[in-house]
Amino acid sequence: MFSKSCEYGLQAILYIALHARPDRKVGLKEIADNQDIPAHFLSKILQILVKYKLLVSVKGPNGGFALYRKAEDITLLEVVSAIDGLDIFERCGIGLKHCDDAHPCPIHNKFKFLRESIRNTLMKETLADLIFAVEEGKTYVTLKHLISE
Amino acid sequence: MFSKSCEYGLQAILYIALHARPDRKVGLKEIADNQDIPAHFLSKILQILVKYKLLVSVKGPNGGFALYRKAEDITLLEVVSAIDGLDIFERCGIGLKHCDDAHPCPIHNKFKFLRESIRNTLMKETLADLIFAVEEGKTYVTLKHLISE
DNA sequence: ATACAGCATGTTTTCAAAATCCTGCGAATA
DNA sequence: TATTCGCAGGATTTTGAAAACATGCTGTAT
Repeated sequence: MFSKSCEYGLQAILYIALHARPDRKVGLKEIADNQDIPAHFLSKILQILVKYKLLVSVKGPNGGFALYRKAEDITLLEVVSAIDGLDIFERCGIGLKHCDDAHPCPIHNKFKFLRESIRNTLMKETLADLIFAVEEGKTYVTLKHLISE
Repeated sequence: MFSKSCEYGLQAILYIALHARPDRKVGLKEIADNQDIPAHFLSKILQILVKYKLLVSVKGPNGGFALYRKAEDITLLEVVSAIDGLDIFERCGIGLKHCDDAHPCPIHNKFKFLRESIRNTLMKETLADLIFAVEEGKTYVTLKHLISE
């Protein structure tokens, strides 16, 4: 569905949304360790999210990353489109170069509907919605629950 | 969504369903030329579809490929799962290794629904359904319409 | 039987995503 | 103001899908 970069980016921004506080940025290494993501690779992904103004970064001691906006105001679609672009929502299902509404491929309409469903889901989900369920213990973003078992 | 191999495989089996007759197999090169697919690469993909008994192949003069079963009895899901496997329908949306119903990631349930939607669509669509619309001129699998314009 | 058309199959090469390596730069603290 | 922490960002290596190459094998027709 998404590239590995995008998956890492989603994990990371969720981790940041969960653990950053106004007085506490979240360090790259902390995210990489907890989410089992190659640190240098994650660095580049977070740079993208900073450039797209989804994250802020602070250098120096006690530096790190935090959300640029409130968690309520960041949707998954913004994160995905920043990293993977909008191509996944436009690409023909069987890879035809000239497939569009005027010259649809055999699965064009069905896939258009499915892609729109995905897009709508990503657009509706904010980081705030998601971390709320994590804080309630209903969902998980880290592997910590595996250690305690 | 799908790998390039899978996209090529879908294009090819649709082409075969459209052009093969009981007395006429469809040659590899014909498919490759009309769909603009690298011939040697397509060869390997069609081998997979033969192995999975979705196609039959005949060697020698006037040889080529034809559907193993009637077009009514082949679904897109069979083609996709033969080439790409079922991983796309099972993989966690944010790439967590240990995401399941018991320990769901924040988007697990939403994505499960979306993946099931895709799976159901692919399961419901048979080759016969799709080539019918092509023969009616409502949809397209080749690039021929581009030449005549 | 022999030639040849056309699929089968193993190997190599290309290319982009993923991962790693290394150096630079800015902010905080002593 | 010197040091160090931690992000920025360029360059390189690795990996696997995609593509290209080369050869073998089988069935048909002459």
